[in-house]
Amino acid sequence: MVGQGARQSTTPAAAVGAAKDAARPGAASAAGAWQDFSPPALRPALAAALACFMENGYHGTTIRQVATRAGLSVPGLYHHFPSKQALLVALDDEAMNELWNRSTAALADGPQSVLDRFDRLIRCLTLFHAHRGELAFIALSEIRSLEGSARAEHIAARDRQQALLSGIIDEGVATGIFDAPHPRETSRAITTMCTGVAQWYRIDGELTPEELADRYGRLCRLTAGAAAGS
Amino acid sequence: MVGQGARQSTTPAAAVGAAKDAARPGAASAAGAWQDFSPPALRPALAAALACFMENGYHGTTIRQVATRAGLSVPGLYHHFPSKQALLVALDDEAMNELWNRSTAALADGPQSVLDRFDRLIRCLTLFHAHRGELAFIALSEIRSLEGSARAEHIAARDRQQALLSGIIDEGVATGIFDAPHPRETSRAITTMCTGVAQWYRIDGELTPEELADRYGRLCRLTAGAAAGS
DNA sequence: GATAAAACCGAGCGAGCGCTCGGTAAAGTA
DNA sequence: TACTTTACCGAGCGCTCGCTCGGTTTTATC
Repeated sequence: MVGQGARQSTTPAAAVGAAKDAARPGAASAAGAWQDFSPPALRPALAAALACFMENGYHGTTIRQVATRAGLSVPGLYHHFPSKQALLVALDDEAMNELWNRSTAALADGPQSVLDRFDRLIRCLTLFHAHRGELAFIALSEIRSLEGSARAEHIAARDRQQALLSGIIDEGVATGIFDAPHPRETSRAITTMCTGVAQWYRIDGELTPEELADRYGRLCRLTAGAAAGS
Repeated sequence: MVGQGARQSTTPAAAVGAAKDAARPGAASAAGAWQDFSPPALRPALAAALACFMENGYHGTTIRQVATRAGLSVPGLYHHFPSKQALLVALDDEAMNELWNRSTAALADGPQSVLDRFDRLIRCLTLFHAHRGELAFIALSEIRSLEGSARAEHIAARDRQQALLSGIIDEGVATGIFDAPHPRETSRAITTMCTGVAQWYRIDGELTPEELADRYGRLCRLTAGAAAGS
């Protein structure tokens, strides 16, 4: 008995993006928009490539498979993308940019205490990897298939993303909110936990992304050594 | 600044396999042998394949690259392994079997309280993924490159392995040692943390595997909601 | 309807793929 | 020494790969 009907939010973060305080002056995008996930809306050729890469990996996928899946001939596919590598790079950019945009929006959207920002970032990471699992999985697992400067750019984007979390954890340790004698490993462990969601979570499984985010929010607080009563 | 000289063990598990009774040749399995990691000792062709797969993935590696790396011609390589797929399967078996053997040995070797077994299993997982990172990484990331029954066998081995940890967590929740309202997610998160070590840990980095295992032991206890004073 | 751009495709090129054929060289055994 | 087994390789087969050539069809605009 796991998927009980009653949906309850066990962390304060779950209430943060509720629609009540929608009108905030100066915000470019609507409050809480970082946790709205409409269907992916990838261009058809990219969607086909993503599905193929998920099944067989980048090197295990042929350009003919992608074309067939997209309902195109091989030259028809090449009308939209100049190479197989370009498909992978476009998917990778899509993943890294969407995660970054949502993460920075989540951090800006609401109370600014360390714990509030931590909760929102964890929620953002978990929701993203649940809703955009395939995109995130390819971006993570096909790094070594990126050629030339694309690989360095991916790693830079990943480090920038990782710095968001480790910065917050360092802050929390400094202010005594977190008890983490080794912040680097703590940060790495939490990141791994959240990105790992993309490896096993199924959107049609027992948990909704929001339920999962609640549970992971609690787990990550524990892992970070958050003060018990907060 | 980070790799301080003083090596301290922060969990009881760290003391279990102290070096005194390390090498007992001839014994079926000496106490603590599950945490002794001598150099991998893969057959040359397998070692070459592992290095190639790490760099370019299974589908991105050619049989000629493996042969060259092994110091063999292509037919020379095929004298030892009948196909490219057989190389991957052999590496996968090596990884899954070694982890299973070490894990069951760790569980049997020492005090049998839930927390003792939890600590030893976490230590075993962390040490394995630190010392055998490449092997573990390939076994994890090339599942979809396994053909035919090999994939099903890998998944069965993985589930069996995963059950070791989730069984202990269920026990701990039942006896009140762990505070985990959602044991399935807790177990999954901890597994992900430990296997994730293979993705970033470098043996020549700042931390020794033993230091890392100490830190991860503490983190995993926190994540599992282990009672504070234990 | 005329024109131009965008979208698309049948056929196929050169290269590299996994793998094998038919052998030789070295090592073990009597 | 004769024989067998193990370890190995030069050459190359058949095939599929990523990609492109030289077109036709569809759509947008006037």
